[in-house]
Amino acid sequence: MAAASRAVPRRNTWQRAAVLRVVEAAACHLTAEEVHRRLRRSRRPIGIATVYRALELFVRDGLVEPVSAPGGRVRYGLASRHHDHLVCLRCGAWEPLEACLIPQPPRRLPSGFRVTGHQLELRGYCAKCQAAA
Amino acid sequence: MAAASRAVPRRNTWQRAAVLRVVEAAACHLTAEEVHRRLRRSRRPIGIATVYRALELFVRDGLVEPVSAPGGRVRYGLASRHHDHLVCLRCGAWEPLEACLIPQPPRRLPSGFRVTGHQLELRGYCAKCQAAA
DNA sequence: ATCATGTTGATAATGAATCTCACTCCTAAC
DNA sequence: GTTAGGAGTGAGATTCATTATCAACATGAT
Repeated sequence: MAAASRAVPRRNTWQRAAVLRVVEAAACHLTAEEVHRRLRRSRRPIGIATVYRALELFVRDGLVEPVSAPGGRVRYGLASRHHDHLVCLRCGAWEPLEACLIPQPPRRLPSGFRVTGHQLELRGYCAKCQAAA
Repeated sequence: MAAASRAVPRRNTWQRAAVLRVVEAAACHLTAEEVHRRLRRSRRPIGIATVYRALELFVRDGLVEPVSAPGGRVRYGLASRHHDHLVCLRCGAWEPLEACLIPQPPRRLPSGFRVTGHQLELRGYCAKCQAAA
């Protein structure tokens, strides 16, 4: 739980709540733009800058987890629903992995580093692209 | 490996050789800009676009391995010297991990996906930042 | 209700990565 | 060795995700 030692009081705004609601409702990791687009359909759309700021806030709290997806895009998902991903080097497909391959990551490394999470990307070729090659 | 079935003849240019030489000589993963900067000091500097194109070529060949580093930067390293990384969520430090935590990744998944490589990032807090918090 | 200040959002700015296109110079063929 | 064709190069323009700016606003404590 990344107990954030905040020196600054934090305010509860409906915008932040809305961003979190979208991330929670999503079936997969979303880009900031996708979050923004989903909120745009709602009664009260919010600015894209606010979406970025809210996501960054939740990431610092350990609630939301950023993942670098192909194309240099960052995608955000609920940390409590963590999962890793596959990337096909031929067609670029980016798919979630059901089982996490690192069920027991080391909690602490010899250097003193304390591990709280991870991001794993398996690279290779999907069945379809193997057949095509 | 990754036997590329090229339909297009490939030419050997001194620019591509120079890029590969820089990556081979580097102690860690470099950004395209860092490769470009190192070549700029040499007798014959080359264009940044050519650096990007050469790196992409080597990646497709499986010779070079891209890694998404903090800040949305992509870094490149020799695939034969693969290693994973640590990221401190507080100070942003990005350090190489000595031992690879996935010595035996699955070669093939139930879906038929063939795994040829991976990228792992352990996230947490370095010793220094733990002391500071 | 009032006030101090954390927050928002439209917009400008940033910057990595890609695209364009005229020119260059590898390679294979002769 | 020459030559032709086309892959490759590079300076600069362009794209586009993300961040910074700043005046106006709204939250939470008093």
